[in-house]
Amino acid sequence: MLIGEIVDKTGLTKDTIRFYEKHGLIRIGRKDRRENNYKEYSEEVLNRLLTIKRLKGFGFTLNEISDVLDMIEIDQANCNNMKGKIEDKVDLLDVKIRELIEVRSLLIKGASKCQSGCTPSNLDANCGVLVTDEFRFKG
Amino acid sequence: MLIGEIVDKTGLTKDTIRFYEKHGLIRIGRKDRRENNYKEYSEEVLNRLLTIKRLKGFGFTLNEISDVLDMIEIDQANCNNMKGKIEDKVDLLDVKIRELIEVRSLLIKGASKCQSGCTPSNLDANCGVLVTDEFRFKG
DNA sequence: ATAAACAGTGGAGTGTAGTCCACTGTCAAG
DNA sequence: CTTGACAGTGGACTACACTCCACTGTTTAT
Repeated sequence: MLIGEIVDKTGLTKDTIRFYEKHGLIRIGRKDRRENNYKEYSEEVLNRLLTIKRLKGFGFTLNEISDVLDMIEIDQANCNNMKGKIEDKVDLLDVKIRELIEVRSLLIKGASKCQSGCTPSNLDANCGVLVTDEFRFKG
Repeated sequence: MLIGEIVDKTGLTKDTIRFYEKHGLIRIGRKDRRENNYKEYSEEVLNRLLTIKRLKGFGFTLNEISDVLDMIEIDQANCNNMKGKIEDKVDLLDVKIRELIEVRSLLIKGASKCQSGCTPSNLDANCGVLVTDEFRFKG
């Protein structure tokens, strides 16, 4: 396949695909070329790209994805290993979600104190978000 | 106050404070200097920095914070305006939180399919996260 | 007198993930 | 034969928010 077909099949842009190649997430050997120097993308590379896209959707960074791809390559991407990685990611998500919910409730609390018509001079009393420590998140 | 005192009172680093100055979030006039050329930080600048820190904790970007600080400066940071900004931020948080929860449940679903002992050759059947579209997030 | 701690400056580098540009080469259609 | 679509390359640029470095000047303590 040429890159255009890969673009169609993955939904990634050609620049992104080349960016991934530049950073080693996919490799096209110097012999995987047509006579005209066009790169020949294999089914395997296509699958790697689809995997990259999928894991990105789960919030994995490219570095983490790179690890997973390496694991696949050395045949270590078995379910135990993958399960561990996934569970770690879930734990991180849990923390993140909890934090966001906390921030959200602090913001709501602050906004609910905002009375119509308050002015900068009495923000303290009426709209504490800007000025009091009551709404401080993570000291 | 000198910058060291500001560092102590805000918990920000001196580099961060100077970064904020470079980007116009705080301003120290050319006359706000001691004879030795050291900058004299006013109470007002300290408060701006505390406000910056507080809003950053709420997930506001420096650009958004800059807007708020401008509003304060022209006396427009009244409760109606602030309430709007806060509610916008809450809406964004809601979207973000929903997305993370969706990703989380997809990951859990994928991990629960991972059976102990599965190998790369049968990941498809047993640990779909890497290889099937069932767990795809945002097309 | 000298060293440490603190203040200042400008500019470069970091990480993340692309995105864009200029320029060149190749292929297919009219 | 030329035009357009497609392919390739290297390098610059973006956004965000710092963080670090080298170098210089000042103050304080011993």
